[in-house]
Amino acid sequence: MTDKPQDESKLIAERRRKLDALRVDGNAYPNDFRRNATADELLTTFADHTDETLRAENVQVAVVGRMMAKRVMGKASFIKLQDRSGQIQVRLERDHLAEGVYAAFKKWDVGDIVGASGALFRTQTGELTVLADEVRLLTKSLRPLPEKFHGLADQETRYRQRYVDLIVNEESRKVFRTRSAIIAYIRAFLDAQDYLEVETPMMQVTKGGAVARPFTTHHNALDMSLFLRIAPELNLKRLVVGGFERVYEINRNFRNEGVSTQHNPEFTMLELYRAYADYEDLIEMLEALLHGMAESILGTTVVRYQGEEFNFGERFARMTVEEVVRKYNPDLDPARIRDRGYLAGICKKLGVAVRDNDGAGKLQIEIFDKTGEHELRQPTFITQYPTEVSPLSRRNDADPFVTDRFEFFIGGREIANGFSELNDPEDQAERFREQVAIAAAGDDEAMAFDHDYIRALEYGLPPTAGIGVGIDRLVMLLTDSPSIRDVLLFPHMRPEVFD
RNA sequence: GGGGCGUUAGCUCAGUGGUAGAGCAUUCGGCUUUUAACCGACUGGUCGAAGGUUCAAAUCCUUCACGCCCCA
Repeated sequence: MTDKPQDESKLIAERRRKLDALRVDGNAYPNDFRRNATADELLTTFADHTDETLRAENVQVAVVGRMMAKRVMGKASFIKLQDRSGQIQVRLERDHLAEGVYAAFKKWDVGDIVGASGALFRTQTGELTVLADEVRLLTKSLRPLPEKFHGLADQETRYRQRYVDLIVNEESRKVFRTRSAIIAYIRAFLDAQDYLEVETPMMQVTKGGAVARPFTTHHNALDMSLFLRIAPELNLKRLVVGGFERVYEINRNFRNEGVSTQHNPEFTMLELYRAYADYEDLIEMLEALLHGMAESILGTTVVRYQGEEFNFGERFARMTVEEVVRKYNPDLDPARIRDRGYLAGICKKLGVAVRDNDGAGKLQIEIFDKTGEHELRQPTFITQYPTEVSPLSRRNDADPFVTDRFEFFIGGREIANGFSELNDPEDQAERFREQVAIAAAGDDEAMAFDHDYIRALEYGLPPTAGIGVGIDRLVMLLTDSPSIRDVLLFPHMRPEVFD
């Protein structure tokens, strides 16, 4: 954007002239007007007061906000001021204001920030209104707002200029209030169970805790490369070693992958660890959390999302990975469901690439992702993930091919991932060595060997279970948002070109 | 990475080869109970960018940029 007024639209140039006039008259950006109530406080407090009682009570109020409507009828006007709580109407009468104020007001624009004080009354249609005996322009807005009826519809502008979206689109404000309420609900839920909220580094020397490509950055003074974390997992488990038996972190992870309606390069995860618990305890906990959250946030256990209805009022379904694979591949021979060569043949039929070092477990997951994941519409816990694809999970005691792990799906999307933690340092070291081998074979998503983490496990990680919950996807679900960008205040965008 | 759709006034959108339009906003005038206020007049555009076809391009073609959706 340019600073040269001659390049600006006439609308902006017009407002800039008005600002120049304000500067001549005095302080164009005053900060000495104070309100004594928000719009919603007034609407709530005086909801039952008639015009007669209001006039008898002579309730003096001072309100502020952005002028979202301006209706001038000769010597009197109505305006709507929008503050953080909502909108309140103000009536201005020329003869009820100081000399010249009304004439000045007529030059103000929709979008300007205004303060007004006076007594409350009710209009003929019953709307609570402030009859102004003082009104002041607090901040001049130089840019016109989008058209009042349709609002701002252009997706690109809504994401790039979120401030405009928030000014004019109440639905957008609501999404972000709901987001905040969801996170507050989670904190209250966990705090009540004596979990400790912690913060662990975003910048890490060793990448680990998940299978994903990292962003790299560089520390100049130390002249070293650092990874932006793909997960906080290993640090949180170090804290459990340290004796914080219940910890959680709600924070950003960074993954250097594609951008889509469900992926943003940085996204928010709840990650939680609980000692002396197993993955089934966390399934129960997540279920209770989500049931209560839907009731608290939505006021119902029926979650409507993009034309589907998800039932949050009953026990969620459970299936194993192999059950899903069999259900959605009815021709698959169950006796050979762990036969690497057999599964490779099925993958080829499905058009899934098979790598030489992919084992049966990895191929099961490929088939699961391709044929089953999208079908998991109603909330479902999927358990018993192959050990091969679960390098941090505890092996199942009865069946070491799988781990005590689950993922949770709603609407065909992964919402959460949890497991009983692998706390055997020798098994963990072996899993890290396998990851290193996979990385050496060319998989840039594989984990590195984290020597300090092994050392921490050698001090003793108590039997522990952990879970990660994708907050953005949860918010999408509870706000009926089709794209992750709708629930991120500033979603990642390619740079805008300013010329 | 592939495919589809889109980009026209500040905003929301029309305009499929022949003089760039509407509503809202802006500006001016009127109006002391409006609710997308209303009435009247006016103003506002390198039609995303570059190139090409054509007597003539917002419109057809090519490339690029950005966005949205689907697929990998």
